[in-house]
Amino acid sequence: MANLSDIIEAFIKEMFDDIPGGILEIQRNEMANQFRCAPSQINYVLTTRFTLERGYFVESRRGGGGYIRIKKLKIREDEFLRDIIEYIGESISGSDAKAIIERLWEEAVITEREMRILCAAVNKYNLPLSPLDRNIIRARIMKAIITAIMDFEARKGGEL
Amino acid sequence: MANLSDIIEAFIKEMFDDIPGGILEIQRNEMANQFRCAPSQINYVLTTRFTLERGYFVESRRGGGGYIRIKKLKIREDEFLRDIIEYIGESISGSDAKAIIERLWEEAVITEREMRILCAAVNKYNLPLSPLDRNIIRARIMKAIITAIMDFEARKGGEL
DNA sequence: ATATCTTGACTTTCCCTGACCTTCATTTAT
DNA sequence: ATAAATGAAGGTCAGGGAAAGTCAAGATAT
Repeated sequence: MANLSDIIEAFIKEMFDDIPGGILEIQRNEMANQFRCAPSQINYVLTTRFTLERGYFVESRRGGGGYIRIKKLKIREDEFLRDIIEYIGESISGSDAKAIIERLWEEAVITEREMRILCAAVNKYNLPLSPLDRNIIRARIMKAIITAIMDFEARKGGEL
Repeated sequence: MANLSDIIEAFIKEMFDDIPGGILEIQRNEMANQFRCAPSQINYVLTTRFTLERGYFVESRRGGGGYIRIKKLKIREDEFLRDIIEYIGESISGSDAKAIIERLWEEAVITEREMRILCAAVNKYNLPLSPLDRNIIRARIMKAIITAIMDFEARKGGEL
């Protein structure tokens, strides 16, 4: 946890705990000031950490009385999993894969133990292939596992 | 006399003595500097010495504030699982894999849901490789997953 | 002779900033 | 009352820098 972006990310996520509605409003300059960084740093954090894939939606308004609004999205599980499969596509990097797996856990689609299993299964060091092939195989494995989870839940009534 | 790689390996292993959680974070360049070697030497040591078979799990991140994280897996307790890992070896067929996975379920090492996940992950159709390569990758994935399970169970109660 | 080690050049990923741009509300001038 | 000016937000983008990754080729050891 060395870099500023991680710290700001954690800070914002903590703010959500105090906001029951799941909608957060911040001021870019104020925040930049608080962390003694360039205002665009806030944009960087938002675009890299609070993306749609990670379950957030960001809106903003400029001018006097402007704001940045961050919304934590609610999901419908079946749709959610289909979207993830689509997002994965034919090939996926290790870091993208990790983000998805963590999201699955945050959304309580998988258990912590399953998260560890998944991470291990798609880890670079456990897939001794060329980077290109590795990303392809990783995509296959992830999609297969998510499909298996969907199928399992569909057959068996839904408790985790 | 021992070569550099051996020395670095021993050094890293000693670092674990001071880290009770079993998770170590290093900086590649700093370490290379310390040993007056090329940074890629560190990668060499990691890929040859800190492998899954030897009970380590490595993750990393690039860029400012980057790191290399080495996790010492807690795997020594379970003889049954160790035997299975040994049996898997460097390569395993689909049918052997399936048999092992079912056995794990019968022994209550994994849940039914995890059984499905595992089966999906090592299924032939999800590993579009030559039969030879597929068996090798399958072996890696299975060992990685079993190791992850052992580690997870061993850590339960302790902190991450 | 073979396997293992070591290096260096090049690549990729990620972080952070500063200069410049756009939008909006409010105030001021006509 | 309207139009222009002002100031206060937030947005964008390119670029520099800081890591770690890859690979092939040469060096060393067995």
